[in-house]
Amino acid sequence: MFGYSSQMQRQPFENARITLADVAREAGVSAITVSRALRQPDKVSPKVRDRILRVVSRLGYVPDAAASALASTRTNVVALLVPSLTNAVFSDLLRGVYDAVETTPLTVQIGNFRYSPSKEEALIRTFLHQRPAGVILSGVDQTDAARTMLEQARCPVVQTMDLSDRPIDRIIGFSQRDAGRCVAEHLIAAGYRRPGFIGARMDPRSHARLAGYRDALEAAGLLDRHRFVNTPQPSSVGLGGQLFTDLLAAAPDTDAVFCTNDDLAAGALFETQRRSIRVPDDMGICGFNDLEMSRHLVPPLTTVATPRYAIGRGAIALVVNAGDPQVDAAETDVRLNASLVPRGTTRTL
Amino acid sequence: MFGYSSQMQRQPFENARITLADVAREAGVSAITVSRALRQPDKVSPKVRDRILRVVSRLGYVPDAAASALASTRTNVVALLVPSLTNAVFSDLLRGVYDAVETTPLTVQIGNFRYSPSKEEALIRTFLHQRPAGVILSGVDQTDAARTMLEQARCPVVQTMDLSDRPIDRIIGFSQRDAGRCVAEHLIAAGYRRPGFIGARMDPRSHARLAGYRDALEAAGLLDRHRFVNTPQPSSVGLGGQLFTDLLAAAPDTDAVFCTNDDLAAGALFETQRRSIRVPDDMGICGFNDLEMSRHLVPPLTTVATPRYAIGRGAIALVVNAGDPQVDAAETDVRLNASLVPRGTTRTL
DNA sequence: CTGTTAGCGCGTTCAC
DNA sequence: GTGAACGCGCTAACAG
Repeated sequence: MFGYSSQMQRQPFENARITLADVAREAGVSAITVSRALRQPDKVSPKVRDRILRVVSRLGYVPDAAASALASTRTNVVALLVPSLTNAVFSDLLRGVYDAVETTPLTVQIGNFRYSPSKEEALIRTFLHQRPAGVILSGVDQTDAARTMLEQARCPVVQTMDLSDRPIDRIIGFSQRDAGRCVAEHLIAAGYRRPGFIGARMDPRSHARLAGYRDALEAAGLLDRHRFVNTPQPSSVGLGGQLFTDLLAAAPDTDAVFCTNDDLAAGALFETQRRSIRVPDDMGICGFNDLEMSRHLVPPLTTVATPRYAIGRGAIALVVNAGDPQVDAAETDVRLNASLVPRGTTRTL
Repeated sequence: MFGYSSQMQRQPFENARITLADVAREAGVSAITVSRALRQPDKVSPKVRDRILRVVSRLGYVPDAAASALASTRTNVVALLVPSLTNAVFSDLLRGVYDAVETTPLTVQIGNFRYSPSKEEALIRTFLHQRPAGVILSGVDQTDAARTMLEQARCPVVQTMDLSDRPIDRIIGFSQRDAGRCVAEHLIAAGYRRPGFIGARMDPRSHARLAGYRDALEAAGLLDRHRFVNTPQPSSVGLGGQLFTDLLAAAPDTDAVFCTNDDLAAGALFETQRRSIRVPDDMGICGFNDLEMSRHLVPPLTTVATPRYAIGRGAIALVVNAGDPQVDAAETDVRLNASLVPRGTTRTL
């Protein structure tokens, strides 16, 4: 089922693949010198290097990744593990990763573990067997078995999107907990006194945000467990409307809601329009992530801007500079900030 | 910069990598028999096969992709070329591709060509050199040089998202042109007489939709070149509001607008809210793609539902069954449908 | 700075 | 149905 019969194959792409040996012969050097000229140019004399590079481009030589991987026991593949491909958060992370990778010889392979820690573990095992150049993880909550494998990996491992007291190796993110706390403080400062929460398919980071949010409410004496609604269903705009409806059914006097992401918040906002609930006067809404759409909603959505794209870029930087002795001493624990952006769905202070 | 000094490496992941030879020894057969038991199970006697599989799982043997690729001159990598990672259209395609790939030994590598045909060509060249198991393209408008390379590729090549008279190899998509025509007909039937258009960073598929839309307007005698606005900037919700504003500035009596995607349409809709323009009575709005959010807008957005996810899945199916002689005769030119979904932003017929 | 030797782990080819 | 020999294209380790 997965092999190709020779009949189906069309013309060969090249009559004869051009190899290192071909380049070496043309340039009058040995194969290894060509290899070096390409990978460690400064270890080859400028004169020879130039000659080689000229031949390389004349012949259109392209190194064979498989052969290189086999010989060096190292690939140029970075494994990127994400819990979802739907979530806009991860498409921004992805974009950062791909943009950063363009200036490197690295290649990315995505694994989607669908919010399942055991599936994440399985993917890690598979990827690690291919001797990746690096592994980039979403979050800091891998299984113990996964941690053990990653700690023994012969490559940089980068956790992202949150902070951790005991990172596996390198890490870049922001405090999800502080972000949640920040939202509560904003709502309280804006005068809301009966704030609630809606969440969908909560991952560990959503839980961290929720914990921070609850903490701050509790400290202010405003915690009411009836105002917290969530569901295992995947997040969506439609679901936001539904959960908001559920919240109002459970606690009708709720006067503000923190939505664990902007999709839910948009759905909640649309629901207030349908019900003619006045935002921000009678209901405050705060989202999370600051998606592009959010600032254009009517009214524009108060939310928390998160550095997803920067995290993607930074994660690749952490993979790349892991090999650089000069940068190695540098920061491998990068702390970024998420910042609350007050807009029209919450009262101005 | 991209090598790793041995100092930085932590403990080895395995003390000794388990190879085919290890399994073979334990099972009392030769390496090639193990190889066959894994790849062509029916060519090995059930008894031996069972024994081998047991040893494989006991030892935790995982085949080395690089060695396999080198020996067979074939990888299990499918190259997926997309013009954007931001656009929700491609994240759905992606999701379909990744979901379908899970039941196969294939692996996906994404190339983002950022709407640049020459960059697409370069990526194709690079990928083809790695002997992929297949190539999946977005659209049908590759450069001539790219076509030539692809025609000579030793692997299935799948074009997607549109139809073509002369596909390179296999193709799965829907008629962008018909979809555009359909929108015009809907607006006309709904009684709009001064319909316009807004578009952003138009790719060949947007142009095809636009062409169909124009054709139908022209046939109805409703074509007015002043009502067509577009920009090379990347599409976004914010831009939708801006382009809609531009359109009204250029042709204030416009009474309906086809937006080349739902992001623009949402932005246009939000702008009508800010301006208190009555939708759908005084202004009809039609989007394209039917994103999840669209049906939840207020009012819900009339749009065209496109089978992006199905295309992703189908593209992988076309790669996979390229090797299957039984299915080979089957359809390699899959035509799906896009269908207009009338909702609250256009008048009911 | 450059070359020689050896082998990475597997699949192809052909023999049995 | 099973195996032996060979080589895929490249790089590590050493020698010079």
